[in-house]
Parts: sequence; structure tokens; C-alpha cells
Amino acid sequence: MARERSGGRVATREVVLASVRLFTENGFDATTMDGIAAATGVSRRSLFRRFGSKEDILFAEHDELFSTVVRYLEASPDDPLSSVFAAARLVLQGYLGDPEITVPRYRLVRAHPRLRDREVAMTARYQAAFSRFLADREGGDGGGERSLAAGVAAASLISAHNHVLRSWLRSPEQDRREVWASFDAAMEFVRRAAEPMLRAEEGAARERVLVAVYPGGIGRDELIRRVTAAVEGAGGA
Amino acid sequence: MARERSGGRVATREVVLASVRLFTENGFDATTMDGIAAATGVSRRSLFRRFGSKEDILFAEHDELFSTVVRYLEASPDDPLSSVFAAARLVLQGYLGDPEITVPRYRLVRAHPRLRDREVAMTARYQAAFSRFLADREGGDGGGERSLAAGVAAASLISAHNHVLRSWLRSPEQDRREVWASFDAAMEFVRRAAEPMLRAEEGAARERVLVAVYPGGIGRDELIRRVTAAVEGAGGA
DNA sequence: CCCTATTCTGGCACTGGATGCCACAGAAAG
DNA sequence: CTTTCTGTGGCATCCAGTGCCAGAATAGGG
Repeated sequence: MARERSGGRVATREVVLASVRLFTENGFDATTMDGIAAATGVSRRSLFRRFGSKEDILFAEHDELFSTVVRYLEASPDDPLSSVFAAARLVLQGYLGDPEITVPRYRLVRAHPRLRDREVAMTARYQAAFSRFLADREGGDGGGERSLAAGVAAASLISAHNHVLRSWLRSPEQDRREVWASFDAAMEFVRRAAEPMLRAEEGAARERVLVAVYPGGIGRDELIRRVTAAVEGAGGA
Repeated sequence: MARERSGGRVATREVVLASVRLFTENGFDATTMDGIAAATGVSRRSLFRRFGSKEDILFAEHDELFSTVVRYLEASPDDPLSSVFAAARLVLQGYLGDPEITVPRYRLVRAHPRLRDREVAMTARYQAAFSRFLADREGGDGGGERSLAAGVAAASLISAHNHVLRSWLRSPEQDRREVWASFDAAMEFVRRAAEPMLRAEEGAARERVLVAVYPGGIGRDELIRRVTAAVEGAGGA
């Protein structure tokens, strides 16, 4: 079913939509790159060049969304926590706004462990980006405590976001306002947990105990070096 | 370098160690299954049968650890939160106790995106297991709020665990006591955030606000139906 | 001890994802 | 029009992964 050869390059979105249809109808494994090439009019070789792999076709739109979110985050003027909340909102919006791809993809992902891993890797990319953003933007020293708090806050945020997202993906016909209400509730839930976490580092001097165990023979400088390393490693509590 | 044919089945661990060595020396992609077969004396076909894939050889030990942790979790009599902390301790112990595999694997994972995704998928499995465990064991109704709290708590725990784990993997020569001190500190950090989260559902009736937006024309029953659906969806805040 | 059923293993052939190489078409630049 | 650059398709090749089958090893029953 070679498409009209008249025009130039076939749009990415067209290829993705056709591929999603083929995957859904024939199964992911049973769909070959030759089949996609035949269905879209793009040569097998060009498919690999443009998308990288068969899986990447399915997640091409998602990669774009990720870039958008990261760019948005870098340009965000708000306080760090509000910025990542807004970024998460953008991600959910990306899913809700493109159900033609995201919903059947979710069904495929649920059925295929390999695709599920790929999806998980995507959310991990968000988590890493959010974590780094929070660690960079939040004040405090450069110690490990900050990156611990940032990492945990980002993980919480992603988890809450995915909780709402999955709920919608399972029944995409539900009212959007309910979805957004759930999202707001989830973000509020995370904010209550994450805000004191990130604030904690500012008053980090109080209410902390350092426990050091070390051989009796070592010198003073060596002891200090070790303690410094340990504290920088993860921040004692 | 075919191994002595005298004995029976070559142990899994031997195959993994040999493979890790080959991956490290020649690169993951440059190492073929034929190469591993030649180096271990196990036929190419049996390698696929026993491990599933080339990547799975690298993570075989990790899969075992995962099963151990899950079994431990199921048999754990402690309160749920302490149980998952203990389980996380078990995971870290699994890494620290097998540096011959875990350390070079970390180097490979860092260098190769595909392996990184695989590693991320492993941690996601832990996160899902912990989340389900918390959701099942913690009291409260069966609503979405509980699974939200459980998911966020599990995500926080995994993130904190990985924070400590990565710190050790980057410099595995550091004192183990420092690692465990960091771990304890990180767990304490998570406990402070997660405990109120999970408790919150018990006194869930207080301090909550319901915001409903709806068209003016709908009837009373329809309004109640929608509100009920929204609250069940993710628990308003 | 022998014969049988089950399981594990290895060899073989084959599919299909993925990559390198090269030739060619179209657009942009001179 | 010529040159250059970029994107494309065809071709050959590599190698992970799978189905099939035959043979070895192991267990079990008489």
C-alpha cells in the first residue's frame, strides 16, 4: 500500500499513526519493519535512520514531549517546586492531548514487557531531569543531602503524576475535569511532603547527629577527611 | 577456550562472571553470544535457553536478588513501612555483597543507554512490589488515595536507596560503615516524609477540601454521581 | 540391572532488527 | 550550470533470538 510518491518526506506523525495501527492489529512482534515500510511508503532503511529502532517509532512523539518539557523547565522563572509541578502538568497535558497515540500505546505497553521497560525508562528520564533541576535551583550547600531531597521529591512527583496518568489511560473516556482535579489533588499531596524536605536543608544545622566510627590509630587530618567524605556522601542525620 | 567437559552443567555464576569480564574487556556490543559460548563451554543455544537474552546474563544475579527480596517481604511480620525499609536494606546488602558483579555492571550500565534502561526497569520492579505491598498492608479503605500514598512512599524509598547505592558504586572502595550510615540516614529521611503520608489516610476526613466544577443545568443525582466518581478516582484533597 | 519417561543440552536453519556502504535525488549555495 | 550538502533507498552483512529435532543425562519403576 505504497502512499502517493508525489509529495516529499512523509511526516513523522503519519508514520507513527500507521505503525500504532499495525502494532495494534497484528501485534508488535508480528509487525515487521518491512511491513511498516510498505504501509507508509518510507523505505525500511530510512525508518531506521529517522527513528532509530522499531520501539522508537512508538515513542517518537513522547521524545518530542520530553524535549518540550525540558526546554520549558529551563526557562521557568517560578520557584523550583512550582516549576516542576507545572512541568508535570505539561506532561499530563501531552498525554491527554494526543489520545490517538497515547491510549493504544498504553495498551501495547501493558501487554509487552519489553515496551513496558521502555516506558519506564522514559519516566526515569523525567525523574532525572526534575531531580537535577531541583538540585541545581534549590539553595543550600553542594552536599549530598540536597541531591537526596531533590531526588526523593522528584520521585514522589513522578509517582503521583503516573498515578493520575494511569488512571486516565485505563479509562480515557472519563471527564477531563475529573482527571485534572485528581492531578491537582495529587500535586497538593506531593507538595505537602516535598516542601518541608527541600526546606529542611536550609535549617540543616539543627536537629542532626553525626555518628563516626573510626580506627583509633588514624591521624586528625585523616579523620576529618573521612568525616567530610561521609557527610558529602549522603548527609548524616 | 572450551572448559573441561568432564563435569556437568556449568554454574550460572561462572557464566555471568565470564560474561562480565568479556563485556568489560571488549565492550558489550562487540561481545557476541558465540564468544560467550566459546569462553564458558556452554553452547550458544543453551545460553539463550537459560538466560533468555544477552542482557539477561548481566542481570541474572539481580533477578535472583529480586525474588529473594519479594519472598522476604511476603513473610515479613513487621509493620509495613519497617518491612520495606528492611527489604531495601536487603537489596543494598545484595549489591555490597557481590561487588565482583555489581561494580563492573554499574560501569557497563553507565556507558550503555540500553543497559541503563534495563537497570531502571529493575528498580521499577522493586518500586512496584513495594508499592503494592504498602497498599495491601496499610489499613484504610480501598480508594485511590491509599495507592497514591503507597506509590509515593515506595518511590521515595527507592529513590533514597538508589542515592546511597550509586554513591557506593561510584567509589566502592569506601568504608562500608559509611555506606550503612548513609543508608540509615536516608531511610530516616524517607520515614519522616512517608510516615505522615500513610497515616494521613486514617484521619482522612479532616483537613480536606472538595472543589467541584459542574454545569449549572445538571440534576442533583448527576452531580452526586460525578462527585463520587471524582473522589473515588484519586481522593480529593 | 535394565528399560522407559522426563529433562536438559547442543546443533542447525531461519526470521528479522540493526548497521555500514554506496549511489542517487533534490535543495541550497556559489 | 556546477558544486556541495543533506536526506533517501537499495544492498550486503552481522548477530540476537526462536523453533525444531536428535542425542545425552538423569530419574523412576519394575
